Amino acid sequence: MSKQMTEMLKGILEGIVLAVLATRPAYGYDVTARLREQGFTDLVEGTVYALLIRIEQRGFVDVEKVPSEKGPPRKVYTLNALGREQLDEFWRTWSFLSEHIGQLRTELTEGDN
Amino acid sequence: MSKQMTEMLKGILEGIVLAVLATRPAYGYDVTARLREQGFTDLVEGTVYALLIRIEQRGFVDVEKVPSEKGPPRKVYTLNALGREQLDEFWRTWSFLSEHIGQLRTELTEGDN
DNA sequence: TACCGGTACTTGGTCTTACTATCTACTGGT
DNA sequence: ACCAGTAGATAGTAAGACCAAGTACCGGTA
Repeated sequence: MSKQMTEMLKGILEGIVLAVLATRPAYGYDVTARLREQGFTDLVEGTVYALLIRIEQRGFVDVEKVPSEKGPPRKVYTLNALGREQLDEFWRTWSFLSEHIGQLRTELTEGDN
Repeated sequence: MSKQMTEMLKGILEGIVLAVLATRPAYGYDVTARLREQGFTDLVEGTVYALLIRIEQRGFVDVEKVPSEKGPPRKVYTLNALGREQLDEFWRTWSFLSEHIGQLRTELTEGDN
């Protein structure tokens, strides 16, 4: 993972995971796998697990332990109402940034590119 | 500043400042003012100064002290070649994130909105 | 039985970054 | 002498992603 990407993911990864959970409930190993498919190939499992614990403690998800045929039981996370609110808030903040940064970029490329 | 925004700015603010400097050289007070006009109203000066010192130490900018009519001399920062490279890198990482997050959002809104 | 690889989750410590709060320093106006 | 505005610096805190290593469970193989 480039340092650039690592730093940029701070404060964004949480929203990404909430978005992933919004499509359907998932457990940690699954979330990591889906993100890696999505292009975040270097994402480390430890990061995802820590993040999931965090959003659980904040009450954004409901958790259910489901036995697995292979390995220890899975902790399946389901986005709840509070989590959906948080996801909305994430999209609002993201939209703001996205627009303003896009604007900056436009000014630049129109100015001297 | 919302906590959400604060966390999301980590790793992005540096790129934003580089982009601002790419439009034209500026000193800290000026950068802060321009960002506040741009919509980042709650951005604190201390953050910008610290960031400018950081990018100076990394060699992304050239610095020139210019006497001011009001107050102490200004430290005018000019983006140099290394800084422009870093800015390009920032845009690449930003584009990646922007695309993938946009994709996630589309999947969501098409699925259940 | 004993070992190994894949699945699944946990934890302790480090680094980076933005914030808060406070401080210095210089100028012009009252 | 004092104050507001300009301009910059800094110590300490909190948050988040990383790395590294570990635990636990299962099926297959020798």
